[in-house]
Amino acid sequence: MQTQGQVRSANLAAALACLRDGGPRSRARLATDTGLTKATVSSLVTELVERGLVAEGAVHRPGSVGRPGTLVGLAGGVCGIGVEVNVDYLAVLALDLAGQVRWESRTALDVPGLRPVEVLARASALVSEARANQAAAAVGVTVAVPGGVQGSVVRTAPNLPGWVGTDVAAGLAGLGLPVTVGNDADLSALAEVSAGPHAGVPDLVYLTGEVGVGGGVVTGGQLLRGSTGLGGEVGHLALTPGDAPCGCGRRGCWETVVGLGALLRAAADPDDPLRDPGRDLEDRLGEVVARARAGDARTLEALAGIGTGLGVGAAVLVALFDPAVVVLGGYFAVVGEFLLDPLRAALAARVEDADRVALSTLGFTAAVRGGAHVALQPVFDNPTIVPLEASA
Amino acid sequence: MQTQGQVRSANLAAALACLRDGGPRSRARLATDTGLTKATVSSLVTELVERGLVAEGAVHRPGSVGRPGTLVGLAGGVCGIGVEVNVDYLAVLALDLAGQVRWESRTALDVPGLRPVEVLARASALVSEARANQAAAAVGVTVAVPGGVQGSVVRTAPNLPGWVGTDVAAGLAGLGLPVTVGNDADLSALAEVSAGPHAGVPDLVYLTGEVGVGGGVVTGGQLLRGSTGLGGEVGHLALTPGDAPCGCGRRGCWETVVGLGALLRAAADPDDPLRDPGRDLEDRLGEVVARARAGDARTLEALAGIGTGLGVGAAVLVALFDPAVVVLGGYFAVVGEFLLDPLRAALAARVEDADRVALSTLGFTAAVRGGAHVALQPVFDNPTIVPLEASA
DNA sequence: TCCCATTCGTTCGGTCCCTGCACTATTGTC
DNA sequence: GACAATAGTGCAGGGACCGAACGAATGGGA
Repeated sequence: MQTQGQVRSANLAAALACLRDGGPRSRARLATDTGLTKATVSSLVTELVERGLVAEGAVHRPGSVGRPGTLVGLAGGVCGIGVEVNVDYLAVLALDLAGQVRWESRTALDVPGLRPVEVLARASALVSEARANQAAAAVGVTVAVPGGVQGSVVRTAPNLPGWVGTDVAAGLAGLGLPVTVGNDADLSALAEVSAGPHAGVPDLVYLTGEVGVGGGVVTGGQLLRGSTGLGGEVGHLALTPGDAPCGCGRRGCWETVVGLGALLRAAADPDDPLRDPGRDLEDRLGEVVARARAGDARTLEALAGIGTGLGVGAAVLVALFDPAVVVLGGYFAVVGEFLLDPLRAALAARVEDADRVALSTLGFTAAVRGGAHVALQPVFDNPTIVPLEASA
Repeated sequence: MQTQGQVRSANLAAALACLRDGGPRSRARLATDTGLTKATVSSLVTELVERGLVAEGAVHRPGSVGRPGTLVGLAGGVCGIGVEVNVDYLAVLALDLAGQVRWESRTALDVPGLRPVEVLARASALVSEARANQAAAAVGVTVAVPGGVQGSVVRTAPNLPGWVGTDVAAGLAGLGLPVTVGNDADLSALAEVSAGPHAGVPDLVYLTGEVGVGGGVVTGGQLLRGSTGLGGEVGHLALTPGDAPCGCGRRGCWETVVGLGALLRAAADPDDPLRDPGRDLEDRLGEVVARARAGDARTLEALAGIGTGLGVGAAVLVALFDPAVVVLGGYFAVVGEFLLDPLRAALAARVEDADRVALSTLGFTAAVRGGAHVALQPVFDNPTIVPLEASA
């Protein structure tokens, strides 16, 4: 904060944040809510409308006497774009300022079979398609990758080993947009606190079950990053002195207990089609759910084992982070109905309040949604970065 | 941020923070460092001097041509006061804005044997003594208590059960100063990042060994609090399926493995004077160190066991929080020379970078120092809360 | 010895933005 | 139909910062 020019930005941001958090309202109401005067708010709203960030809505009938106000609310003039690069697909989602999904696509792609440069070129084309198919101007792109990231460079990627060292932002530089890169679980955690039933919760832990186990932690409204960007990485917690070897070279990591491999090994013999690595993952998960619903004892037992293992680890996370809720995503959410009871039982044996577990409702769009949200963040921080005729 | 009046506060705060973080310098240098103009900085410095927060120092000889500048730096016009209520003592420390300790006292007191009201009256008298014996005007008091706190009310206190429900701020209301209350380990963690070898480290975990084990976690420069203020409470982590019963009613909590009781049980038979609860704790710890230095096998083995247990738990903390350093305080620091090797060995088996462990150098003043630092924080956030003639 | 380049710190006019008040616009109630 | 109540907009005023110009203090060179 240095010049009074930044006062303007700060007040524009305050008004925008107020409209985001509390919904549309009249200028007069906005004035009392922000503590600014009506005159100032009038001027701020005029500028925000000129930048395409805010739009006038219907006339508000307050039911009482006096002149009715004109509602103003967030407009869809600009959007942020989230991209997810995962093992077998690319996903893109465009979210406008008002929180509406403007574009969504998901494309199967054998990512490990291609060079990163080729994958990023494909992703770039998908982003261009998203920009062309809806009116909002894109302000930024955030890419979710299944691994650790420093800056825009992938540092660790257990499931995409060929991507280590890849500068993802450089691969998308052709778009002419700011590109940021993040861990998929971290971005999913941000999606959970920005939309859905846990919107606005400042302390939340997100767990995603994939081949490994990913985690994203939000504390005090901020994503926990740690000194090297590896904070909240729960997959390789050494919780039990178990002997199962892990891909990381050590033994007893949490993901050897609750990862997808552990579930499939417990639920099916090696020659069972469930164990066929060539089959589509969602198909196999669907079959697990079908068997469990049919009451198959072995499947139910395997799921209960995963639930208990989740509870043991979640107990540590609850004790350390004290989140309001632990959200389960990825495959955990798909089979969640069979996990919650044993999970809560294991949790109740170890911590005070075992009731703070929920299943994600965002499904597989969590990471892209979180990415789009992150891409929009600079606009909320400083609305003046959007030019004046964005959607005049 | 709403009015341009707050611009002034923000810029005063920016200048003050700059001087705190980078040391004294000339006005011209401060202008380039803050990005403000010389004219503005001149005005800001004048006001800060009038508030007693900044003082002119020696003339700076830059060695090159040109008029030499006058150094300005943080002054000792105001101080924050930290108070620690613990099982067997009260401690008070006054820290001025420049980071100098202006007053320090520690008084033995049988806290469990008195009513909280009486203890707080005693603490209030000690604070008044501190205010009377040094010139800086006190701006606030922060009280460290060994337990969980919500607002200013003690919620959990394993070692001071009679304090649950006590409103600590109310007990010190007679001072006429803002009073905040915090957990002792949390405040110690803040002390570690505000002074000493780890000053400025944004991601740090502090562990303190007492009867129990306390923890304070700083991530992204912020204290981790969690949704109910219990974040970072490491003592009751369920790490091992051990059978040792814990005071919390469960089994296998970390503090049953590495707490002071575990050390003494492992190091001495029940009739050993070390196990005499009537003896002073520091005496007993001194004897442990003496025996270890003399090469006593049983003592060394017990300490190695504690070190290994610490490493097992620290591995979880390192994996989740990814701190730049884990600082050991309390009794861990006293016997630290015998803990570090087994601790690092256990850590190295579980995480990548096992070298981020250090012993606290602040000793038993960590909590009060952290408290005083917290008490000063509002001044750095908004220097205008200090009246204009603080030390005219 | 004297002058000048260089750097520090202050003074002064200008600009931007918020504030407070006055004023118009619009609606419901008596 | 008059009045009260609420919404939104113009206008003068003031506070804070910026840029430029100026005096102050020092070292170096002729």
